[in-house]
Amino acid sequence: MADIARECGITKMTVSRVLAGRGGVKASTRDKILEAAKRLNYEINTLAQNFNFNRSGFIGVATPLSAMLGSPYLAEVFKGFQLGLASNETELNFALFDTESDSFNDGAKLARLYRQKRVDGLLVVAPHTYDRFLNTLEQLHTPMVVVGETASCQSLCSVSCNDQQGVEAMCSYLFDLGHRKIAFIEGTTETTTGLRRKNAYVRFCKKRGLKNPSWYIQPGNYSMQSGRAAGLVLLRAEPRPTAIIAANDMMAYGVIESARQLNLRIPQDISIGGFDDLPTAAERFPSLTTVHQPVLEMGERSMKTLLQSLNNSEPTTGHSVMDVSLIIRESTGAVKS
Amino acid sequence: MADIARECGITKMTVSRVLAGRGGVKASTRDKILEAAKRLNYEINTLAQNFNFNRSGFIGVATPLSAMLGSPYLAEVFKGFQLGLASNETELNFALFDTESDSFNDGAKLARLYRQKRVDGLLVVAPHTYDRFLNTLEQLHTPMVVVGETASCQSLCSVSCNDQQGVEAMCSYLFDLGHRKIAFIEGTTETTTGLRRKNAYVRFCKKRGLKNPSWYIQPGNYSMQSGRAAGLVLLRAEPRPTAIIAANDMMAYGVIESARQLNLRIPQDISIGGFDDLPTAAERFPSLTTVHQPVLEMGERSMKTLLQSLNNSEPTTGHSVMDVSLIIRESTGAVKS
DNA sequence: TTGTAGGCGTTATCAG
DNA sequence: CTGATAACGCCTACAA
Repeated sequence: MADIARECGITKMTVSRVLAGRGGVKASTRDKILEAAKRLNYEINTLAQNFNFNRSGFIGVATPLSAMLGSPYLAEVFKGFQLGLASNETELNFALFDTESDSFNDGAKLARLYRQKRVDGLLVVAPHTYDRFLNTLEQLHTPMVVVGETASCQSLCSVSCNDQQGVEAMCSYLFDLGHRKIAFIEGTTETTTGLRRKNAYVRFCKKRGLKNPSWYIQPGNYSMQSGRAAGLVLLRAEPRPTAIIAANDMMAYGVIESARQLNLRIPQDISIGGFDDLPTAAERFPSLTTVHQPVLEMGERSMKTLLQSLNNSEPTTGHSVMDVSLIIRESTGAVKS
Repeated sequence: MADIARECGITKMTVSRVLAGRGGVKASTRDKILEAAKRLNYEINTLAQNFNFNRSGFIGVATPLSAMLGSPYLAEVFKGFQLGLASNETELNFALFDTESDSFNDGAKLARLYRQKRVDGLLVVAPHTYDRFLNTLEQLHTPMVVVGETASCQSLCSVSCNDQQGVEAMCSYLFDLGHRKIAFIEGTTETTTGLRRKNAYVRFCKKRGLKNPSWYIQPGNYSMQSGRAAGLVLLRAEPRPTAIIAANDMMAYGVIESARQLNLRIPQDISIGGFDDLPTAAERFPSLTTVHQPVLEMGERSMKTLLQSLNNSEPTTGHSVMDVSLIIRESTGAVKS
């Protein structure tokens, strides 16, 4: 700026005014400055600018990277973030943090990112070992929205979906098709989401008096691979279930693989249900019956919630729980009589 | 810092020395300062610190987000980045930029991130429409490594794999199994990688005198969905190929889906080969014959190359082309006689 | 419409 | 071992 000012025979104050787009500068002066800026290849030093404004210009996205980065779920959430950001006037970029490394999966560690001014706010996607957040909440006062997990703690802000409603709908649907031997593959039980989906299944079985062997609940970790492994266990044992509900779509895809491996037909021999309704769920073969979760909208709402509290400098609060809906496709059918 | 200094009856200069871990401070003073810092909940203002050092503390990762974010390929590359970063002394974080939005898929736009001090260096992953980079190279002088594409331009720095060698190995292997009707599904032809893989296939066919109909080359965009669509076309037409090579694993997965949809057995009715060797390729059913690309190592090397030039403040240069190897699994077999 | 003075929080430099 | 001073590049506030 000083260079430009010298070139134009004015002070850098006027240059600043012009380059920041504030008015109150004579047109001829402005043109001269803009010309000189272009000629000198001037680029603003955002470091100095942000330092001055006491903001970093970054929104931090914290998530277990190795689990989420390859997942269509995160891709969709992120699209939502971008949508939510689009309406914002000041430029904000994304910073990425791995909750698996550096023991970042901890409220205090994350809050430090904010207090050290590395980020202006945080979006925490599907954190595992959710409890660690709760343990360190008192000290935080950090603009932060948790996406995909429902906070049980009032001081956190979260956007999630109605897990119970979704699993219940899936269970009822299968039950009405005549299924009684319904098995379930858990997601990571360290997550509230994983826990709630499983509990909804357990509750349904109890309510309808389904007495299934305990191994009808198989562990899983939301990965396709774990779904396939669980599917193999379930489909090889006796009495073989007639329907399998996976706690997310990726695991349901894995179950489909296992069924093929065992030469079972879908849905004639085994019905398979998922949860998420990933963009690919409709395009798979067979297309997947699943619970639609408005992931894009969740991402968008999360970002907007965060931005709103940043712009009004008020704390992030409130819990949004989005509705889900059962999407019936080809992977489920009536039980063989 | 001023607060701490006042509490301890010294100047902030000494506080700075202690908190930055530089020596030359009396032990008793140091302890007093550390105690006060903890008591006052002091956190360093990295904004001011980075401003002072004229660095942002961020490595920018630029990639077409909607295509890459859900892909296991990016997950693997990123793991490599983290590995490469681990050995670094100063803390660096990741900033994420979408080459699909804001017309960021352009050398000048990316360079601006650096010149505006938003990032200290850039890792560009699998850029599409690669040409746009080349067009604006002269002006850059930006620490930048292109990952997954081989730069044809000397002034760029890149880390990629030997596409030609990989496709040739796959073709030869299938040829030796007796396959003559070998089809190919292209990746995005806007990428040099997509182009080179296709060209290697074309060259092989010509060399071995394979006269295949022109529709044996099907378009694709590296997505599973496009692989499935291309697979359906190839497997429904006459003369049906006996082997299909997809330009990446995701498309090969899609071809597997299409084969199942048409009740074709793999590999008895159709052999399928991929490219990448994603972590999941071995765990699918059937497991996928593919070309192993050392994606993790490529990510790691890219990051290390970038860091090295940052630390020595010398420009990023050179082209690494990593070797690939054919991994034979269950999805391919001898042609039926 | 433009200029002057000062501050943001940190660190480098050099003097004591 | 510690302190005084200045600098980084931008912006606000007020003055001319």
